[in-house]
Amino acid sequence: MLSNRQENILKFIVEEYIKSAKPISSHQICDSLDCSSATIRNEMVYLEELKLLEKNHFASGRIPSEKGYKYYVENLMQPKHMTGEDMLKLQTIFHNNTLDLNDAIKKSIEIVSEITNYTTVVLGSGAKDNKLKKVEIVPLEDNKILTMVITDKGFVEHKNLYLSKNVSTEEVKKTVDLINKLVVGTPLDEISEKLEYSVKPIIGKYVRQHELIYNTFYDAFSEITNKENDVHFVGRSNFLKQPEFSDVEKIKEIFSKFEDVNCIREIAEDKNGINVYVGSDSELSDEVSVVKTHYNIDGEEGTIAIIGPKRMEYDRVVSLLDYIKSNIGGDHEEK
Amino acid sequence: MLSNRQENILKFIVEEYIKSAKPISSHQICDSLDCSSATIRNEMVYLEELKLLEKNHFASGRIPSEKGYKYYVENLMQPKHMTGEDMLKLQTIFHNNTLDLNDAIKKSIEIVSEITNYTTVVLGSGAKDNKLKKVEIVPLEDNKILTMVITDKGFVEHKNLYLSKNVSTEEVKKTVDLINKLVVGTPLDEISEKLEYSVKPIIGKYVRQHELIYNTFYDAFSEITNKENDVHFVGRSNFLKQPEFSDVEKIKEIFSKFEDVNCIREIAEDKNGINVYVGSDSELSDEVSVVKTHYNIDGEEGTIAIIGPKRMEYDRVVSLLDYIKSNIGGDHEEK
DNA sequence: CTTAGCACTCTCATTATATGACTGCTAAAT
DNA sequence: ATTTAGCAGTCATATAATGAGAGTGCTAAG
Repeated sequence: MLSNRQENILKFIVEEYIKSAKPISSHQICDSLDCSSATIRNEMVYLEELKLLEKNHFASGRIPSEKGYKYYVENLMQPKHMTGEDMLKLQTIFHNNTLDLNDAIKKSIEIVSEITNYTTVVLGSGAKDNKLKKVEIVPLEDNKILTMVITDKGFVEHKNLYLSKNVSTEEVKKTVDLINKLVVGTPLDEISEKLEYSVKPIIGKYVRQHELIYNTFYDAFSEITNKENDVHFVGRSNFLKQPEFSDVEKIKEIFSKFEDVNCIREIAEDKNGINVYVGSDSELSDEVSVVKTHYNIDGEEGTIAIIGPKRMEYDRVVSLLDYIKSNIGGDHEEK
Repeated sequence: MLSNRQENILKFIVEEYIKSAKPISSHQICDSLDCSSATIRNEMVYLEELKLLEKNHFASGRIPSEKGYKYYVENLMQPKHMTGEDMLKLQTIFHNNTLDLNDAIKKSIEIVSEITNYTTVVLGSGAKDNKLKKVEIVPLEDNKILTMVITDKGFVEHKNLYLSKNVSTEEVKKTVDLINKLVVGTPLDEISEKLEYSVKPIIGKYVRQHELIYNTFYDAFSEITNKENDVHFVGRSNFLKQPEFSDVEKIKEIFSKFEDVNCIREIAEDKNGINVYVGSDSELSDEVSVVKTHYNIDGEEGTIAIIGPKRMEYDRVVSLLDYIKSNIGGDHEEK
């Protein structure tokens, strides 16, 4: 259990270190706590024993440990009300309420990334558990045909199909009719199986160039099932602005994680409220923190995450996420 | 005009520097050119006067200047035939010829990025000069409606629309019918105008919640017109692997260019053959080179570009691009 | 025209040194 | 029982000095 003064010291160190990125010395603290530096030092020894603080070397100032940040986030941080400036920038989006949900979210995290200099990401839930609504074709010029796969939640995947000159659009239409007749309503992850057993054998007999046609739809289905492009990443290079990432090796580590889609997908999480993960808890790298929240609005789900250095303005980020969440939620609940 | 020996020296320096990233000394050259280092040095002085070579400091070895690279690319570089290994990896894509054009291109540059450690990008021509093929809606559950805009070249943009409870799908259908009747066939960049003058006044009178509906389509149109997400970027972080970018400041410069869509769009270029742009010619940064080519296959156009340090394996990259181009082109020409 | 040889220049790694920023500890003060 | 002043000790950082190594430029001889 920490004394009041100890908590104040920890709070001071965390907040000051977040601002300056430099180790905090006992002298910097004593003014605002109204006691001498020696007293602070005595307390700091105790906080260090509890592993809430760390030193870079023997005679450096203190910096918060991972545990220290966590203690701060859980116990010391005060919910900061947003600055007018931050709010103003986000309001330009939410006042334009004709934006579709995805667009509103994307735009708002772009702004967050810009004003905070952190990296942001939106992860749609993907279409995995959607059901097939219908497939459709639109004949274009020459022998080119647009094929579309549409799910019940409104995901769309489309591909262009080039038929041989001697094969008519009718052949594709047969396939489409068959799929619409036999497979509509099936959850996407069961579709490839169903296609294989109930559609392929039939069109194999009656449709010319059935292999090409079948494969096009098959690809479209499997792509919409794994829909990984449903990851909207903004401001990756903001990490370069942080002093703790002035070393190229560290940047490399982070960026290789960012390029690994599987790693990013794991950020998605279905939890209530706004969750803060510091350092190793972030599952990305010991050097970063992730603040994220899950949304579910009329069945469209996803996760919004803000990724920054451990030395992150947690209070500001939490309040920004909170604001966004209440706005995108409210928008549709009213209707 | 360079002598034969001078060209050989330049060629040796460029190729060796590309491999090692270290300045090349006269001693390293004399073995393979069968003369003494002093002779090489005399020639190097001449090449330096012509600004084909540079020194980092008084007594360092030589490195190629921008002009030197250009001379190499234009006059000295021999078309390298691809290694079996490189070819093998790409063949896995082109042998699977059911892939749609865009997918094949995307996959192939992913491989190029992986085997070369450079950054690659595909820029679709976008849908700017497409014409509207049709708009369509698919009613989903509750009051949610999927709206789609389809162009004659097969681009698709879709948005979800949430109607108030007391407004029926019929209202949207009216709007869709009107757009299909009045605006189909119009080039996309003229559409917003046409919507404003011929569609808006009518639906303003007859359609309930016309503002929301109108704006949804309006947004879809303007998004498909600027379609900037038609940029497929791979391997940005490969730059971190290059020794000349071990300085965070340089990385910052490049990455901020990469995040600037306008800057990237400018890479697109409608030229014949495979074009090499070294350093300042690349329009991106003095520190990078761009090798790119334009494709136009059945009206689907775009640019494929490979971005790397000036110290790039030009011969290998050119042959890779050549191989890709002939494969994606050939695929559809046959049909 | 080519080459050997030497003086010269510059980088890079190593070492030494001084400075400044802090802490930890102890003993005195409150 | 705390708190504080003071001082010794530790480490990082900056600066200069040094020497070795790499590579050039130039000159004079082949």
